[in-house]
Amino acid sequence: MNYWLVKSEPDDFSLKDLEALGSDGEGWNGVRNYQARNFMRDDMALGDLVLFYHSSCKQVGVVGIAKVVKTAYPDPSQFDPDSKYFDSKATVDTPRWFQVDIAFERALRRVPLSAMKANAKLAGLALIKASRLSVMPVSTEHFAEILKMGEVT
DNA sequence: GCCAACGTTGGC
DNA sequence: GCCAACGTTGGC
Repeated sequence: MNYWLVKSEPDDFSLKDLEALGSDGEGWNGVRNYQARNFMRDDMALGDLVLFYHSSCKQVGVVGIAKVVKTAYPDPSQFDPDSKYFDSKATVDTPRWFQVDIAFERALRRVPLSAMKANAKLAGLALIKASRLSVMPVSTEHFAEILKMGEVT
């Protein structure tokens, strides 16, 4: 079992939006960063748990947990000329971008970015290392610690 | 809205 | 293959 973190702008797509989609979840499309793509394409497995992070908003932080319900397949938006994610260099035979499906698992009490930065146990977390990655791995220890911080007591 | 960080592109 | 210019992300 691997653990992950994905970022989403809640104005665009929030945890509540994911929850509303039920157990089929959502295709995590539009990722256009090679490192993030490689994580999804090569390493994400069925049942992996994913911290859901709200970025670019008033209250940034981890707000819940999602689960990988479908492993990597080509991101259809790369083939759609009307999509803002269209990539003219991608073809059906040689897709460039991949996505997985994730579904809502449960909400957490929000764990603010500031609290994660202040927690010495979370040193080295990719999120804190100012990475602009939108999909990143999280160690088992870091995942457990963030979960602990987000449990409603 | 500002701006720092940093990934990507393209000329050479 | 280097590196400057450019565009995007994302916290504040």
